[in-house]
Amino acid sequence: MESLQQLFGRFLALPQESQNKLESILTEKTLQKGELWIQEGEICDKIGFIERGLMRSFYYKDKKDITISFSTKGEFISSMSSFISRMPSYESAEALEICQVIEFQYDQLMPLLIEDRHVAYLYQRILEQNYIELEEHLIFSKFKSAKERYLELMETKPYIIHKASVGQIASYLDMSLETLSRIRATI
Amino acid sequence: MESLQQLFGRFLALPQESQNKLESILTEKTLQKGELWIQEGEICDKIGFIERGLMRSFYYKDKKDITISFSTKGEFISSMSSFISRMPSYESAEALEICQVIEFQYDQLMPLLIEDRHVAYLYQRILEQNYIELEEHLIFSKFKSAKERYLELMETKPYIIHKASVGQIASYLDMSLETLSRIRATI
DNA sequence: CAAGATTATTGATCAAAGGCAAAAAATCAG
DNA sequence: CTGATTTTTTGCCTTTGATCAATAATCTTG
Repeated sequence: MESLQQLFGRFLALPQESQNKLESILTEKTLQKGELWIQEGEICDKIGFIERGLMRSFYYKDKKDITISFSTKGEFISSMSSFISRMPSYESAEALEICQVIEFQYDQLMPLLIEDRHVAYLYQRILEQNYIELEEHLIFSKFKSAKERYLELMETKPYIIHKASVGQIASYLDMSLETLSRIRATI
Repeated sequence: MESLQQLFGRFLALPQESQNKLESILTEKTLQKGELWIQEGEICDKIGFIERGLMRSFYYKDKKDITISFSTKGEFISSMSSFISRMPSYESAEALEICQVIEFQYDQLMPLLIEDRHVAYLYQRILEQNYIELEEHLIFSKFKSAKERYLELMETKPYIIHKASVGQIASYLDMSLETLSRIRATI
């Protein structure tokens, strides 16, 4: 594992002592392709930091699964609303390929937030980051045509194409898989 | 003004000292109907707490204005992404009726976050709350039909009907104003 | 209160994307 | 390698809601 310093570098610089505290509570986990990391219906008690691999968050609508987001190396992943509210998660998360994830447990992280204001600030930054990404996605999905949404995804996250199915990508882009297939045919 | 204790009661109980600090930096403002409170293009340097009245956040797409959210008594309002990122806001906010708003300025609030962990926690809670609401709206708007979206709004925020125009509500519900008008005719 | 302006409703038509079904291609297992 | 399964593509038809246009209702203001 790289140092936490490197890992979180893009978020903020943590004092050594805070890093040590975080390191004392983290656990590393390897996920196999297809492995479920967050299970719908359970209270999500962890935040993950992806060191390697691509993950997908999704939920079930009728019997189809709908992709909420893709998360990759260098990003945090959780069912934030469940983690925050302590209610059962309506979303699941799975590994789309072999993944390496650093986990922080709610019960261990929360005391640290109270004890160490640098860690609290890190958490604040994660929340802020998540908020902004969610807002961008909302606007993105609301005000672009099907084709524009696909093109933008190609632009920003091209690596997803090879690892997720047409159906998984289509539901993320809020269109049917047939529509996505047709769009791809025109490009 | 009621005490901050009462105001923030639904969020959390603050120690008296933290309340005093917050009270020392807040300012109260009365907004006239139609008055702009956040201006698109400017960096949003404040968070408001609505004591009275109904407000609307929106932005411009082509030349039409699109409602992002309605906020009412007991809720916080800001252009969170601008407040967080210190980038110009793409959204504006206006009063739909006479409003009473408590304002907290960025430059005064941020030092307090560092100085006082209870205030930092309040801010964390506001972020969390905003996040969850945004997520709910995303799912809400993504997976319901036009009619279902309208019915749900009626259910959860019926007071909006009398204070916002059909066009303002329609853009919030992501449909044309004609469609909303037709839906209303069938109920 | 009346004329003008704004906002809401209704009608007619159109386009984007969805649903279903079948064919084609890719992937997997033995 | 080959048959079976899954995934993707394509064709056809339908549906939802958008757009354009005209009329009706409501609000403003002199």
